[in-house]
Amino acid sequence: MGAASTRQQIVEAADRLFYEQGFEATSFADIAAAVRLSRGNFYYHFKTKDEILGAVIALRLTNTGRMLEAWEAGTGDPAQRICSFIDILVMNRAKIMLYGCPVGTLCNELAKLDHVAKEDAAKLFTLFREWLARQFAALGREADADALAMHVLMRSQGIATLATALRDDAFIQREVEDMRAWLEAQRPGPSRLKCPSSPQA
Amino acid sequence: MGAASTRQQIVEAADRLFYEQGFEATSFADIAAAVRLSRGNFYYHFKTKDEILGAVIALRLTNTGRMLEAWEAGTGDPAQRICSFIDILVMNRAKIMLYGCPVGTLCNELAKLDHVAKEDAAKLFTLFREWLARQFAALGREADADALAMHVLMRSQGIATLATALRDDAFIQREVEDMRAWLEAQRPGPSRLKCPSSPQA
DNA sequence: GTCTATATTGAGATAGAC
DNA sequence: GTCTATCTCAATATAGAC
Repeated sequence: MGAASTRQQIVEAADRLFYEQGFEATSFADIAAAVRLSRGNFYYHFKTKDEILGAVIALRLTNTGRMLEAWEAGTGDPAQRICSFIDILVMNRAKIMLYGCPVGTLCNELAKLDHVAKEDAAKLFTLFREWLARQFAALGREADADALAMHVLMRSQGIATLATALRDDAFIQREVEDMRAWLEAQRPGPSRLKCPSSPQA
Repeated sequence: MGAASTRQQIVEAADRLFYEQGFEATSFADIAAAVRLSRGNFYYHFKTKDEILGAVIALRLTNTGRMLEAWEAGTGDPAQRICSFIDILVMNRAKIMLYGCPVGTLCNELAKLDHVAKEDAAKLFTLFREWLARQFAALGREADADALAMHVLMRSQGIATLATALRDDAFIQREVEDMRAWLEAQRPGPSRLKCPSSPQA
């Protein structure tokens, strides 16, 4: 595909800047400069900052949905699919140590601003939550699939926040290992002993 | 003690507003109005916003230190002390669902702003980290005390972030219960089996 | 130590030419 | 669809009276 439309370029630039600088700290001028557009022309495409935010959240929902589909196409094993989710902590650790989790930090910021779009941003979590719950259900944990999904999300968010604050690469690796071990222990079965999630020293 | 000094009132109001609205979104006028002070007079006490932020972080470090001392005075059992930490998630859950964790959200915001004070804010985590590690060491887990401390912090941050985004009271209760069970399983001893941290449905 | 008045900057947002 | 020029408003920050 050739050059993206101006509108799409704006949304992608805003997506990146909202992640790296935060929503409030990013000005129209910042986004306009990023796509080499005059501020005046900018308003032709988006009337308000909230409109851009809505487009950014919609873009993230679309991209996330595609990513989840790709993970599902990648393997038939639900545990492997959940591992794909866990792996993004390691793959994106450089950016996470700088800017945190794109979903968690946006939701936190919008919550403090009491922004109208805070519920929409939370849908990103819901998307992951329901996908993870489906994988746990497929793993044979229908009864507590949602709680397990939330547990995985909880750990990911905690790892991201602490990694950002303390810039500790080894901490991410250790906790991801621990989460993978925990995940293996979640496979149900009579002969299997559920085992500890205590982190390794 | 009688009326607090104007300076102290300012710092306490800023502490609250930075938590509820965020650092960037809180203006001098907001803080001045909260302590019923004119903006002009405000500058007599603090020259820049960063100066207030520094005072707020210092206040939080002092208050946190006092809280940790109180928990240590409250019980001699290290596991009980760690439980005091875990309990704040339940006690403060109403505020957490609105504004998140004061430490985690501040660190996240300052990281995105690439603010000079971001390292100072992270010292709040270090304070908890070292205190928790001392408790785990006293519990007989000298070898992995720091990793266990980080694990507790990680879970707390994850719970806070998800609780804010999804406003789920039951989720907090469930994960806190799970963390307490995990903590009990961390007590070392030959006859004790370390047990699962899988959340209850 | 507190006030009013004001300077200055940068943001969101609009009008109208090309 | 893109530009320059401009408006409005809120925020940081200062000056100087009381």
